[in-house]
This record gives sequence, structure tokens and C-alpha cells, in this order.
Amino acid sequence: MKLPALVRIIFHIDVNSAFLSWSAVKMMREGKPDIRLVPSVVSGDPSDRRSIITAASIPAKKLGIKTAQPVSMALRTCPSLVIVGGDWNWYKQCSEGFISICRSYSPVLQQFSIDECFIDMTVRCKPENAVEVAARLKDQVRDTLGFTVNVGVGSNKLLAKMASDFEKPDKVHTLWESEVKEKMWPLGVRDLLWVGKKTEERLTAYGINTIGQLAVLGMDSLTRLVGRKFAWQLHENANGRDNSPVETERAEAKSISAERTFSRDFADPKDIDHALFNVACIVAHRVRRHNFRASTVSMFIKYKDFTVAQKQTSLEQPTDITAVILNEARRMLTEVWDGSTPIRQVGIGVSKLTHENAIQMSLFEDSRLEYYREWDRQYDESHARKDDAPNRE
DNA sequence: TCTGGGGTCCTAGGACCC
DNA sequence: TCTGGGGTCCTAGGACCC
Repeated sequence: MKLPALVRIIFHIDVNSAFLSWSAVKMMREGKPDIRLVPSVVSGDPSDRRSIITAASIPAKKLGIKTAQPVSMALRTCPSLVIVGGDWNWYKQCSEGFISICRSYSPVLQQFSIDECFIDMTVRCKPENAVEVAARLKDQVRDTLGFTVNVGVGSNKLLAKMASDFEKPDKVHTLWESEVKEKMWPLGVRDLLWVGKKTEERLTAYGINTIGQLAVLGMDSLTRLVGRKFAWQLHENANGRDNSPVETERAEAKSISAERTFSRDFADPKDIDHALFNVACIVAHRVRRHNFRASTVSMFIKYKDFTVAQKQTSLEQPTDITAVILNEARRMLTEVWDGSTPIRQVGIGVSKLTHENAIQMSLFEDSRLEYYREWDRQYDESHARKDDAPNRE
């Protein structure tokens, strides 16, 4: 017996101004007013001149305040701006609550970030009642958790994600393949997923301003503009096509990195080395916590004009030892830095991660190795409860 | 106005091997 | 003495995402 092909039904659920909404919920429980109704932002460290906005309320966005903008700039736009610091543990609780409601609608769930997920609803509803089911999910999140979400409904992940980005907050939108021309093609190219600032510049310089124009652009021209692989993806996406599945397995990390921006630019090698030491501790700790060993170590410095100098090196033996990672980073620093130009930021990353338990010999004499291992063990013990720093929503 | 922190993937060029 | 073509690995750099 041959069954008719099912139309895929994908929901993309996106928390509206996530960090800001979550902070608002917490503050209201403490009897404070709802910051979602006034121009307000969340920032990493409100007292740091260099901190940037990690989430903005809708009234703030209406004034032109954007995520990733410096707080000082936003304050000039709106002197009465309400600024709150983030609360990572609370955000994680909110995220878990939101994800678990979504999962109750379909176990075929892919968490895309702390505040976004896809669910495959193909066998759980029909195209005719998909909007009704999406609205139920949206209302349930709002009524039980106190914050709102947008739900995008479409026949693939791309369309669902594009749809959830339409009018906010607390809305359900559809973007079926049959609606692509009407709802997606008039939008600017920048609204298409994967089209960032640089790609937008290249496309508009060529006279391509809308997704519709991009959709009908010949592959030869597009390939010249953005390269073969990316050209193909943009062409498919602009035409509303995407056959990527909802991935329920969380992929293992491929790299781990940490970086620190100084409150002002530093040129003293002692200050730089101190920061390098700190980030090495953080990176190596995370490597050990995930039971990884890393075979590649990279480090970078960023100057005040934002240019970056970086180095990477392969290790003979994969490692999880702080001292080994720090040693490599220090060596590379001397190769990229003249020792006097002021530096804004330093970072260390590791990649080529494995779970092999390679015997880490020949790097040090046994007594040194034992010392370093013990040092790391004590570090891990005293930092066991510390959570990673919050990202942007 | 002056730009955080954490990731993924792709491309290009050089080294090296057969 | 000078030459091919293919493959893989490495490093550097750039673009995008939240």
C-alpha cells in the first residue's frame, strides 16, 4: 500500500526578548513593575563602560536601541533607560520550563539556543489545525510561566524560523511554501537567515535588495558574489526550500574557548599574562568537565581598532592540563604581539577534541605532571559550582 | 557611540605524500 | 632536470548564528 507523502509541519518557538522577559518575570514576583512596558535592557555588567546590551524591551527597540549595542550609546538615545544585570541561573530555569512545555507537544525537539527550539509536528497535527495548536502552545507558556513567545509554523525549519520573526510579541504566524512569494519575497535580503552585514552589502551592491530578487538570481552570478556552497544555500533558502531535519541529539562541542575584554586597553605584559592565565584556567576546566582532551590550542589578541592577531598550534598529545594550554598560549603570544601595542581583548580556544585517554607522557617529567594534575584537581574542586558566564540570548 | 562572549562552518594556500 | 595530478592535513582568516 502506498501512503501519500505527508506535508512536514515544523514549529519554531522563540521567546520574545528572552533575557529581558525573564528578568521582568522575576522582578514582578518581587513586587517590582513590569520592565517590558518601558524602555529597558539587560546588560552583562551595567557598571562596565564597555558592556553591551544583551536584550532590549520592545519599547526600547522602538527607540532604535538594539541588541549588541554599547550601553553608553543606548543611554544617549534614552537617558531614562532601565538597565538590569543578567541572572544566568534564573534564565536557565526559565529556559527549562519553556523547553519542557514545547516537548510535551512533540518529543522531536531541537533546542537551537537557550530561548529557541524547533519541534516537528508532522504526525501530531494537520496543516488545517496547526495554527490552533501553535496558539495553544503559545498561550500555555504565557499562562504558566509568565512570559510570551512567538510561534512560527511552516513546512520546514527555515520557513518556521522566518515566520516566528514576523510581528512580535505573543503571536503565531505561518509561512507555508505556498506563502513564500507573498510573505517572504518582499522582505529585504538581510531578513533571510544567514544573510549578515557583509553578504547584504555584496548583494545590494549588485542590485539585489529583496529576498524575491535573490530567489530568481542566476546561480552563476550568485556564485561569483558569495562562493559556490553558500550560493546554493542562499538560492534554496530564498525559494523557501530547506530539507534539514529537526535534530533531537545535541551535537558534542567541537571547540571550547574563553576570552576577556579589559575595562581599558592594556599594554603591560604582566596584565596580559594575568588575563591569559585566567582564560586558560577557564578553558581547561571546561575541557576537563566534558571529559575532553584537546589537540589544538589557539590564542588571539584584539587591538583597540578591533583588528585581530591569532595563532594556532597542534599538540603532539591531546591534553586537558591547564599548564600545557597556558604554555602554548604564552608562546604564541610572543609570536603575535610586539609587547607594547595596547590590547583590548585576549582569548584562548581549543579544538580537535577527543575523549581518548592518551597517556600524557614526554611533555614533562613525571613529578611536574603530577604537580599540574593536582593543581587542576584543586582548581576543579573549588570551581565545581561556578556556572559558565551567560551568553547573549 | 564605540562596540561582550561563545560557538559553527567555509575557503584558500602551503606542506607533504604518492 | 623538470614535470603531472590527486589527496590530506594544517594554519589563517572570514562570515554567520544567538
